[in-house]
Amino acid sequence: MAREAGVHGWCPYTFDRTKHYLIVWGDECVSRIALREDSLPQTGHDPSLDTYAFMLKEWLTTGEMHEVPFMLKDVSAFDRSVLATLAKVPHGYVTSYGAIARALGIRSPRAVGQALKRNPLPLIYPCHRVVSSDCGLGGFSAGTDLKTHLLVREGACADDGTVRRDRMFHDL
DNA sequence: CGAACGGCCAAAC
DNA sequence: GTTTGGCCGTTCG
Repeated sequence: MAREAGVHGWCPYTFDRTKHYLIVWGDECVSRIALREDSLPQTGHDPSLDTYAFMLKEWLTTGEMHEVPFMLKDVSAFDRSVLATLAKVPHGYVTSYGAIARALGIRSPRAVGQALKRNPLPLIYPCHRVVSSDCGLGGFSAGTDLKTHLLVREGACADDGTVRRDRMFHDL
């Protein structure tokens, strides 16, 4: 995470008995979020975004999510198209890197993976709902443990963390 | 400019 | 089960 400038809010949350931080970038609207295990950035704190950070913490811990203002900034056309396709995957379902690539008419699932890694708004654009085509977990920028945790709670993974085949969503 | 690198995948042993 | 060759947007030199 190279750029620290412009950080406006953060909120601690607990996952797996370890303290994590949810960090929010943005001015009027949130333009970027990061989930962090390590220390807080030493930048100014904007209390107006604490509400947003708190909502995301609630979502992480209880699954409650309300409408929030957000916007995409500094995102390439390709990344936007990936995110737009991703947004169709409903709660409780998963899709694959290859399925997104096919929906976009390209033949490079890996390019899709690269774009998801750059997702500026994790959770809002649910990149945790993308797994490999053989129902393996795939990766996650904030750590695969958190990815599994989210998918189990959404019902797309069984309690043992394996992806449920019948939760593959194909209609993109 | 070029080269290398992925959160991958389908086909083939 | 494992290996292989291709994929393509981005990043870095």
